[in-house]
Amino acid sequence: MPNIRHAMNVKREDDFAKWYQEVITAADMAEESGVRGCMVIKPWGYGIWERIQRLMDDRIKEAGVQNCYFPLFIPLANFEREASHVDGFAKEMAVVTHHRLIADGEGGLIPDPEAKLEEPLVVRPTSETIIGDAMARWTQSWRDLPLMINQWANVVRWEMRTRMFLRTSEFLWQEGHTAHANKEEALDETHRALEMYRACVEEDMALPVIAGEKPENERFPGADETWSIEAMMQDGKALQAGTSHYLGTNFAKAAGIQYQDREGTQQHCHTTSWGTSTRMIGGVIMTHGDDDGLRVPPRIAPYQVVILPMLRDKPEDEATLAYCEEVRAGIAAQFSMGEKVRVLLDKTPGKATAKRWDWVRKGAPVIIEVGPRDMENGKVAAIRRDKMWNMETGKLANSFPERSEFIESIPALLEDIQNNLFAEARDRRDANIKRGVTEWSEVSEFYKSAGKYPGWIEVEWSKPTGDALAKVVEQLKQEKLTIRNVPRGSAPATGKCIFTGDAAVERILIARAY
RNA sequence: CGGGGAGUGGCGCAGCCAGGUAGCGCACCUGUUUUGGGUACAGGGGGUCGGAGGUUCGAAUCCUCUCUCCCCGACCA
Repeated sequence: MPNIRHAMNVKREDDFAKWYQEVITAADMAEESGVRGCMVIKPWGYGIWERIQRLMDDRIKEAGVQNCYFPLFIPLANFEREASHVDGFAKEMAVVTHHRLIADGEGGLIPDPEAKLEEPLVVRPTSETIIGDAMARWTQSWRDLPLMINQWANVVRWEMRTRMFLRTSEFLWQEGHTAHANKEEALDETHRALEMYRACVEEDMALPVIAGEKPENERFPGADETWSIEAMMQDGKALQAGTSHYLGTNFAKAAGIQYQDREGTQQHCHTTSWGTSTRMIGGVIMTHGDDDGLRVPPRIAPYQVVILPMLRDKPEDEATLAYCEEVRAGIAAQFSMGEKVRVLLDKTPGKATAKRWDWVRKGAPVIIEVGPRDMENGKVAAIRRDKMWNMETGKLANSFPERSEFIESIPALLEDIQNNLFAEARDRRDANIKRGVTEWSEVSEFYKSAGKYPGWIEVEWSKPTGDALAKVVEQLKQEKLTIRNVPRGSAPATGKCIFTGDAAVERILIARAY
């Protein structure tokens, strides 16, 4: 192995948590805000979010779901209506109790005791209850169903321990809420949303995921069924990248979401909700990042190609810039993966060599450098970020293609990078799921000996409930493990439950998780 | 929220124990140099040392309170 001088100081294998934070700083994605658990998302990080938003939003609308916007504040009483929902969220809510500040007489400000709210308002941790109110107003007849709405919003959950993008007090997300005439239709929608997430996360973000149902103990508060997509990070931990819930008639009963069926009888709706958040960006970092920083999959890269002119403060700069502009225009006219190619000619003052490393850390998929000699030869110097090192020499693996040929190759090149990132992640995940484990001792042994970053294990179980399930959860906890999900479409169970010894009924994935 | 660690110019850190009025590397600015690749040299700008209060002639250094971040745990759709 040649000795490569990487663009970052921390390596994944040395300290994954520190590496993760370093990527966020080095790629200029986000920074601390000074407000507990809240971050400032900077242009490069927000640009990635905007790309995700656009691609996800297109998929949401394709399914006939319409966007709305509901209030940030929810009356406290809304949360008292659905018992398990209360239990799930009560401990982590931000509450607004006053509407005015007054001087405290010592140069500071305090909430005015005179301006105390009759009923406190909760800053939404999720919007089931307030959207449920609207649904109750909007559904009268079976003709109003299904009612399918989505909103892009910020939500607040007062988490004890936060991490940039993965778990912040305030985060950005989309939440879809639907109401249906019966269980079957609501379940169909639950699965349709889950499948939409799988497709978006795998195809757009290049994150391979396993879709499946969450066990009883991991259900969303108030849900009858919770489904998730789970991604494996490079440290072998699992990240829940999206969830879709079948809420039964729980919220419908709490909010009075009813309709008259064809026979004229009042019926409760069956509702669903589903969400994905800025947390997915954390997943992109921990899946595609490397020791040189971030690698952004082309579909969600704000800029897919960055052109760096080699300027020298001399008269020939003008010609170099003109040549770069031609290359830029040529690339901008290309279409890749169904969209116009997003290209930036970075004219920021500074040395091209220094700027190159900035873009490497940000993870622009393709970086081009153009100097006078390239111009003379009608060429460009190109680096593809996903394969930027020559492993023989330890030097940058740049190529010097002819200009017009290169421009025409861009669409295929971006698609290849997209596919390569996905394939790399999928192969790594598949290589790190251990199957065929039938004894609990093997599980503990695996996590003791599998090194610093163990992966997942698939086991069969008897799907215990209640106290028996609690016992299983406790047993897993001893190894810091959790049940991720019951993979959709996996082979039927054939053996015994690894926990109870009873006949197994299904397969589950267990893993350490974020 | 419990245990541990930490907050000093944009980033990474030293100084703190043994108080005396702020320093290093990178980055940044200027100049020279170099010019197919993260050039080198010289000069320079920027910090009321997280915040508040206290002890003291004097506080980045000592004491109290508080905010924020990181790690472990508890918690977590």
